[in-house]
Amino acid sequence: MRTTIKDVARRARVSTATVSLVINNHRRISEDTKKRVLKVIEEMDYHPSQAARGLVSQNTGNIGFILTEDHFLRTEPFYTHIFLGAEFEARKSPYFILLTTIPTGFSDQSPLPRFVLQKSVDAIIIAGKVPDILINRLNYHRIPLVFIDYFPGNGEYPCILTDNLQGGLLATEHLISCGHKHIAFVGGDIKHPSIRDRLLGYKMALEKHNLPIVNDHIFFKEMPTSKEGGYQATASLLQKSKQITALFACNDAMAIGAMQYLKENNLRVPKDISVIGFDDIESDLFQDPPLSSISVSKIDMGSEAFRMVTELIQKKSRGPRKVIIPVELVARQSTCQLNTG
Amino acid sequence: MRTTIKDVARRARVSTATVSLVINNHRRISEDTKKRVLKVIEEMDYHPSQAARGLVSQNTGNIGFILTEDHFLRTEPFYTHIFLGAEFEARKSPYFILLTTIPTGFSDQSPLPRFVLQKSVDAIIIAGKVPDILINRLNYHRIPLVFIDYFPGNGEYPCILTDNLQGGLLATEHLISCGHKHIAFVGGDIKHPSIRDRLLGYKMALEKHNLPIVNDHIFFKEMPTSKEGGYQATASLLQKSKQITALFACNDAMAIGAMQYLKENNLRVPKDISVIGFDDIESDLFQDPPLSSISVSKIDMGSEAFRMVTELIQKKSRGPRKVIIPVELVARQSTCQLNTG
DNA sequence: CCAATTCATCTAAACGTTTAACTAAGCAAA
DNA sequence: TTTGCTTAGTTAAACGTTTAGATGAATTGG
Repeated sequence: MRTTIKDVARRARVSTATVSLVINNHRRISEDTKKRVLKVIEEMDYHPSQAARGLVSQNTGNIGFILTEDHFLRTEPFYTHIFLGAEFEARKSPYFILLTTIPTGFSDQSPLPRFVLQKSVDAIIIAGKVPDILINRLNYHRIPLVFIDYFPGNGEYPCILTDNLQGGLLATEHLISCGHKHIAFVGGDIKHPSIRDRLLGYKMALEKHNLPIVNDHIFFKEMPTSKEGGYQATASLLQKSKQITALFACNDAMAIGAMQYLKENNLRVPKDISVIGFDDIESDLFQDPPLSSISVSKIDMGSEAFRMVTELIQKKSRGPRKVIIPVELVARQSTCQLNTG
Repeated sequence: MRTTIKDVARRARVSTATVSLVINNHRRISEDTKKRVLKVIEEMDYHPSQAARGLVSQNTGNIGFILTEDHFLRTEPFYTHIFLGAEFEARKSPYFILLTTIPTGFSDQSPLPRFVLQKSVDAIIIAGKVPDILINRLNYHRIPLVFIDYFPGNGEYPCILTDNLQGGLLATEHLISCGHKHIAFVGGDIKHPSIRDRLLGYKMALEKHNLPIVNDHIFFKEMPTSKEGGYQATASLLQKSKQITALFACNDAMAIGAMQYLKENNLRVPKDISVIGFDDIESDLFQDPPLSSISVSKIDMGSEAFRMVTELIQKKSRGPRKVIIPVELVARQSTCQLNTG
């Protein structure tokens, strides 16, 4: 038998209601009683039953966390870090997080997460790009949603975003400041809002420094933003233009693929070509040379999302906010001064 | 207001007890009533409240899942896959999984996961090596434990293990069958039971084929089983012995580090030296050349653990079982016939 | 035909909280 | 003294299930 509120009440010589009020920090309790009750709670190692609480308060005490399978299983622990940021925050709260994945090709027919059907969560955090159909189907269940690193619809949802524009700008300006004038953009899945913004930042930087925007220097065929993608995109770019001296890859995976292509074709990084990525996944720090990148705190993104979700539940929030997490340039050895010799 | 058992009962013209019995598939219910009730449940999209259920049945409906932070954040999605295997299985069950991490240096002072203190889980799955102190402190709370990929104590706990011995044997015999006679073992953290077994398999293979066990060919200084570790271990091994023509690394991360060292020292893989890893993390399939490895189904490990944990809760299990998940040799291009020329 | 047994279903208590409504005591104002 | 307000706490109902035991009908055996 676990310790219940009754046991505490008896021992503290008050009613169960008083104990409950103390737990919930109600004002109408004298300091004296409060102290006494808290002492007993401590002594007896009492913890309220979430089941009983949930039953009367009609909430579940859980937050859902949805990722697509390929995001979760990606080599780089990008979304894993984001989840952990949320989990860290959850530890300070009374909520638990239920993590689940959906198939990357989630469709009409795919089953929704069980916690949705069973109404076992009070709200849901979605990280990364997900199919629209998922969002529509979730809406039907009227569960509050918060997005991380993805911005669906027209601002109906609170979301946590990387400052992709600023990141694109920083990365490109870094290359420009190294003396590069022919900088290529290694992209893929250009429909993704994040990548679109990174490209926009790239273009803004070029314009700002009066450099031409060359179509042949921009690769944006729809393809996986993976190592393989980066490898192929780089091959295609370098075949079209021999002028390129620097690559801005829209994420680190593509940057690593690019570097691999360069190595195989006897182009030295950064001597012949500088490479900068985006995300700073750090997974390949052992990589040679270490990759310069745009860094964003994934932990912060997760914890910010979690805070937002609890605000949302408690109806404290004033409309769907959009939080932009700042980025930072991390210059490592894959970028350097242009060799003008 | 959500649909409750009362609504269903009213509409099906039975008592709530009958509905409950139908839900729980009690035998003493006529086929007729059962069908009728199930139809109404379907129609009304009724889902029992987990809170109410938990309150009366005195269970939480949750399973805890504990990982150390560095295991969870490791580049290779090894434990992520294991978790997902468990999650897949959980979807078919009435349980939810609460995933949390503990600091890698978990100590006396470190707080236990909140779900332990609040008794919000019915059992816990622990994946990967964890400090003994954690296990001791969990025991105090009398929560059933199941281990994955780690085997603590003296068989008091059910656990799911990779067939490390067989894997070590397979990997080494593969190299032997390629004609190699001077095979080195690239190890680290030799106190870890898994790695000990892999080394044992290595030795068994050598003995079986009448090859000598050379001390200089075995690296087992305590060090991180990471890329960096593999790099350094390989450096040390090759300095001591010039005969080595093949490396068996105790995991893929070390194997990748080893390959990097070889490349930097102009030793071609597999032409000059063959390399085989363990775990088949697949994360670097794009790696050149693709790494031969010993593969184990992480998904299976996770789902097996989950099944075991539910058995444990329902007291169906007969003593702490030990399940050995079979391994498989995956020969890729990093191993080849010894060039005897 | 009656008693015993089996079967299908129901009644009602219990699980551990929260909270609206109530009470009792103390005190100030008139 | 009465009235009313404030404060600090209590009472009891409600939340949505499960399940032991009760009930009554149908079946069986003698």
